[in-house]
Amino acid sequence: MELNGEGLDARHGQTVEHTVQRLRDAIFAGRLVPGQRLIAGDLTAEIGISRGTVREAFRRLEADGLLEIIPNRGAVVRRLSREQVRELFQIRENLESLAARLAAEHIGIDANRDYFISVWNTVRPSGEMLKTHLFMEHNRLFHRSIVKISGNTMLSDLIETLHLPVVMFQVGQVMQPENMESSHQDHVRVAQAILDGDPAGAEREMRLHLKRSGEWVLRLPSFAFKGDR
Amino acid sequence: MELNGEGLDARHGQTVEHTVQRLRDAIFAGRLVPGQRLIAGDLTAEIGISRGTVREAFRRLEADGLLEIIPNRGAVVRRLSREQVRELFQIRENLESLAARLAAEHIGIDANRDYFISVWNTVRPSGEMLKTHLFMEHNRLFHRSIVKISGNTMLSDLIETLHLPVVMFQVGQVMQPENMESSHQDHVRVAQAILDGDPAGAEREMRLHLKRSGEWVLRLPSFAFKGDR
DNA sequence: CAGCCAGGATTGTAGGATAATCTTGTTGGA
DNA sequence: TCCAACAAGATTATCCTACAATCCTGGCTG
Repeated sequence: MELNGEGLDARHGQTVEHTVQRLRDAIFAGRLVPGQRLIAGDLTAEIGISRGTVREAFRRLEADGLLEIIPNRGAVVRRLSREQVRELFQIRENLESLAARLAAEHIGIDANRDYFISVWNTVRPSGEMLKTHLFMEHNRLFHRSIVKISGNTMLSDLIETLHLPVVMFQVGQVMQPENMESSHQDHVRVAQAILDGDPAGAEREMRLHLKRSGEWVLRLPSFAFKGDR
Repeated sequence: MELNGEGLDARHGQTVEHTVQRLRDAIFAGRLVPGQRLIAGDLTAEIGISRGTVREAFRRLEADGLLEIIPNRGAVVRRLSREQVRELFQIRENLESLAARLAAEHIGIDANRDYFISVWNTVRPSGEMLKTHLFMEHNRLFHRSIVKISGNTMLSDLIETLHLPVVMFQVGQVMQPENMESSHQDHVRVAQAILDGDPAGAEREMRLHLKRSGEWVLRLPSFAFKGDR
């Protein structure tokens, strides 16, 4: 056979998965930017897989909302319109505040508590100002940890695959220090409520946090969104 | 070329979509039951499409949650465990009550109102007892119409692809007349609140309806679920 | 300069070939 | 009889080639 990039020969039955992961990473890392077109033919040469496999990977990523497949025109990295972002935050507001409530209910379990505290120690606001990139990473870690300990694995999957990463990257490009600061303060309140085992409080604070975030994102200049000029 | 089942030659670029729809219908119609294995080779012969296309369709359906793809073992129609059903209803409770609230907010728009009323006239409880199959169909129509007029297309897509149809079919198999009756009464209250333009009421009634439905489903005998005996 | 058309680029689909893996049935020994 | 090892068949996963359909671009014509 032949070795692909990482030096490990993806075993039989893992090639598509491998390719999906590779493309996903490339998108999150910004090597593939929203709106960019993906040429199937190029990838076959570049990664060393066949076109059929590439097509399957595209379908997977389309379902995850990371790509958009346009008939006879192939795949492009998804870009959200202002309206879609508004809708997205409205959904997040509900799903993640539910997750926060469940997390507060389950924080009594030692494993959950330990896990949450360890994550919180990593991402808690420190005195120093953070680079945008690192903030985004911490933000993702924090939100994900809450969803994890909610104990609802379907909810977890749902939020995970909710194209959140795409839009977050999209807006991360134009994030300002004061937004990070404000977001941090919201996080403190959410974390506190969860650690206190206060479901209603956790739900409320998470909802407020996302409402504020959403409003801020929608105030961004137009260039950040698809469609409007 | 060659004609496929419906007698219309699916145009270039539509074959996968067509196949997805066909399999989806087969699942909802019960011709493919949860747990059943799908053999790629059979489908190529049966529908007259190539294996690559079948595989793409499988991936799509997996992402929609209707199929489960197990490496080297192919695709099986998804079957949910009791725990997964519980999680699912918890999520629905939040998403659909949001949809109901938004629907009540937007019922002032004539097009929405006309559409909702026409759906309601179709599915409204009548004196006669309904067949299970027809009830399930009406139930789906009703819930879908609310999501539609919520105006949040992402929410609409999300709920649509939330494997709801699978579980509903799964539980539909063992539905009793008294459950349909009770569900109908819930629907009346939800519809009334929406038509009154009462967002808070619509949200509350929808949440109650789904809470009741979820509790009822979870009281079903074990055979209805995957895993537990 | 607008409309049209040819050719290249790219996608969509079909179908064959091969290796990996799973399934099942058989056989030989304890 | 029971069980483990092996063999044969079935099925999947992947790669490959081929060709039709469609999109795109750039030049030609009027």
